[in-house]
Amino acid sequence: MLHHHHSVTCRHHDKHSAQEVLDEALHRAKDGGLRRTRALEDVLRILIASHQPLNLADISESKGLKSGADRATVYRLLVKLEERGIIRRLGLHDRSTYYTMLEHDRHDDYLICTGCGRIQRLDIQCPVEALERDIEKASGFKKLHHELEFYGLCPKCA
Amino acid sequence: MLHHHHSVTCRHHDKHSAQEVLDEALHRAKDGGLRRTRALEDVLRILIASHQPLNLADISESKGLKSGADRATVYRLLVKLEERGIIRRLGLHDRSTYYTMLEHDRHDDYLICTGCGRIQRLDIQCPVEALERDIEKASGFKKLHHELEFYGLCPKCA
DNA sequence: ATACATGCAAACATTTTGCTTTGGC
DNA sequence: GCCAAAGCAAAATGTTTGCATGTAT
Repeated sequence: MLHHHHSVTCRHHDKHSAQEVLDEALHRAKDGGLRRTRALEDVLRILIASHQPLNLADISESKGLKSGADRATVYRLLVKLEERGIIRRLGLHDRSTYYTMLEHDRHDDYLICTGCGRIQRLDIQCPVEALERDIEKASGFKKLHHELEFYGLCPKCA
Repeated sequence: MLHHHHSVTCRHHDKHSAQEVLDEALHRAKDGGLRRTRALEDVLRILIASHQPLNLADISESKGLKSGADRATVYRLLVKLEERGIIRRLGLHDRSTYYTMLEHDRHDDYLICTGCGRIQRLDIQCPVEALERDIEKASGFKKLHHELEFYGLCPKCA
């Protein structure tokens, strides 16, 4: 349950430094059989630095992509990273697919303006964790995770 | 909170008959300035009959589309129906956009298999309603609604 | 040395639009 | 009769793949 005197928007108080998160991700990528290339590091760094989900265009056109890697390269990296559970795919109402880092001790829900498309990470205690475990048991589905987004009109667009 | 002795899957016990839902939707469409065409009725009927979200291809190739309406026609109807709050768009992890009827007294959450793509409506009491109202107040966003999906591997695919 | 990663270009899937004709009100 | 809706076809958008070449291990 959310307390009204707390901000509902993201406070960006990461538990781990960007460097730690990167090292961990690179380690997991290596274990997953990926080679340590410039493009891989760039993509991870960009995702870690972003406080929003990013899509393929965002990443492949990012200033942070020092290697200047091709769209196809970035695409293939994203697929591999997702398969290995290092990043997560999100289906926001945009035509494109969004990605975020998947950090163990953090879960993100989003608040999205249907007018301007602004995506805001919510700093809330997610209320569906218990439910998720129940559904896992009751349905026989394995490795459950969830996606929760709130849509509405932001103050500017309303 | 879900009780373990209850099924977690949809029981299809609609509170209103399909005809009632259709009449209500047509009425709201009319109020929204839409003309009562064959294609409109077909699209609504198809959505009402479906116990799953449907995408543009599903609808425009459906047997139920007696009028044989064009893809573009169906597309434009879907846009108009969504603008008027009669149907809802969903961003499932598929490449396409899905739609469902938006019924006042029903809220749908989904369980989706990341292996075979099967979409299952969940018959649960959604735990985020209260949170939604809090976020609405705290964020200044208007007309909030949410989308909640659980992803995982179904028994067959696991 | 080998297998994986990359770049480029082309193929795909799906959505979206322009324009003319049709049809509901 | 007027304006919205439909039909057809083409454009736009974003993703995905094939293949020759480069590069990490």
